[in-house]
Amino acid sequence: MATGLRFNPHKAGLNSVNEEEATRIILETSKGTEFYKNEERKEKILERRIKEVVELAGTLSDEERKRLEKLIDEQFIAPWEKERDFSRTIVHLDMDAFFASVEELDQPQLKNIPMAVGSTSMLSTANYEARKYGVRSAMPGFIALKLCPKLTIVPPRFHRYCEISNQISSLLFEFDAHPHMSMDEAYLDITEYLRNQDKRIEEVITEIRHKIYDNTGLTCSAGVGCNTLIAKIATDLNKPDGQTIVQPDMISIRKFLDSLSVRKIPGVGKVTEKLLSSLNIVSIRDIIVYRSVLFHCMKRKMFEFLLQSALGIAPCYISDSESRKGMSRERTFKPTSSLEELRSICESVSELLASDLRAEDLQAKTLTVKIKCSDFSARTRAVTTCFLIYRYEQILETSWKLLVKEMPIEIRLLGIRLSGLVSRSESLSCGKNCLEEFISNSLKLKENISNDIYEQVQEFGCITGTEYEKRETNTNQSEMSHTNVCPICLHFRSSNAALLERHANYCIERQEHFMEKAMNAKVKLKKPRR
DNA sequence: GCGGATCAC
DNA sequence: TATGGTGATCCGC
Repeated sequence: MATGLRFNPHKAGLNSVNEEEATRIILETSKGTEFYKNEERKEKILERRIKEVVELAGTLSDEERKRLEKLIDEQFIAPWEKERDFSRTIVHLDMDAFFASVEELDQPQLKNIPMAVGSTSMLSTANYEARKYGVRSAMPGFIALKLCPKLTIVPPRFHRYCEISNQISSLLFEFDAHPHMSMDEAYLDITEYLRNQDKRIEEVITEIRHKIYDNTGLTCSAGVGCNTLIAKIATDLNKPDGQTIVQPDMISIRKFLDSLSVRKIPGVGKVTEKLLSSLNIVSIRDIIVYRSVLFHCMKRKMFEFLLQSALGIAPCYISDSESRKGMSRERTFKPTSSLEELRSICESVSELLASDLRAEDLQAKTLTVKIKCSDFSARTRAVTTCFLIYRYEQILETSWKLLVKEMPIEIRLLGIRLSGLVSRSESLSCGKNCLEEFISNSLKLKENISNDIYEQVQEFGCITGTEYEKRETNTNQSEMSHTNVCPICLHFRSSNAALLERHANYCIERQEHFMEKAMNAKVKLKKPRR
């Protein structure tokens, strides 16, 4: 059966659910739907992946296993252990069923009855009463109603949740001047606080949780460990309204982690869990026992991530407020293939995004369109421009161009993502510039390029070739000193004239939309120069 | 850089 | 009747 359709018991409060029964009801409700068929397609792909991995595991001889174990112990584990830091005290706080608890607070009649926040399409949180029936977050409301016909579904009020979230974070500064906080969870480094106050950890955690309760009426759970990974896993162990402290030494950490399911590791979801179980790796201890198999079968990044997690090795800090990498907006709607309807949706999504972008004073290099078809299959299509995108019209026309290329299909979701973000103040110095400036630069190149290409520059704006294509042609670095630059995008370089021409044509072919703007810009720019 | 996938909340 | 939205990362190409 497809992994995504089976009842998933890994959340707090779901232990006592009759799994067989819940799975039966979920399956019965989903059977035959497009969603279900898509889950089955995904399952098939996953099964192929699993088969490959299992076959690969079969090629590992006992001798090789021994050799790998030695290598892993010496070259990975030993240096990690040497670097590891037991000195910090990290607290992870997690509000219990946050949205649902806030609703109970504001509407006490919802207490003690099964209730969830969301809609008949999708739930974001369920209270513990509802969880007894197998109702959980990320479950469609209409399925939840089959599991629990008495379920009350209330619509979310994000504004209210933010308000309370802010209230909570203001209580935390006392313990850590720089807490890392999301809507319903927080990481605190209380090392300094403990030192200054001369209090026991347990005392402090209790104090924090009481403080939150006294100020908001909401309960939370807490985990304490010497890094964020251990603290987070610990929180989960005593939910709701509980706390777990893991002592900062190797033995306590191993004792704590060993018997837990790999699924407790944040970053291991249902797919990775299934992949690992096909290698007989179910508990966190198994990761260490079968480390040679993992090394042999998994990608290096994944291997290191899993083994470090199993050893309880992770950063002490969540890297502080690193600037965002991208921003996106997406909408789901009644499936349609009508260009007029899609155009109108594209406009409203673009508008939202343009306004988000403006609010943070950012510009973007890459635009990605995401489409989900009525059969739930998804695609993304992206372009990277060599000038910066920031205006509504640019977002709309670029995404529309990408969308129309995919037609005709019936679509149920349209998303637009902007990435490669540059703040407007930085954009002056980063070598990228807005469309008008870009055209101006292109025109300045006149003396250096052939007439043919110059005409093209006059006519077109551009979209760069792919990084992949660049790498393909950049193998001989020593030739770089005598390269010519692509007159269209100003980024691609090559000393091979044929390649350069091919690339330039590629650039030109992909920029139709900007032609008009480029020509307008040309007129504006040329006049003052005379 | 692009596209598909996975994951968390 | 009906299965979300946002942000991030990894892998193969």
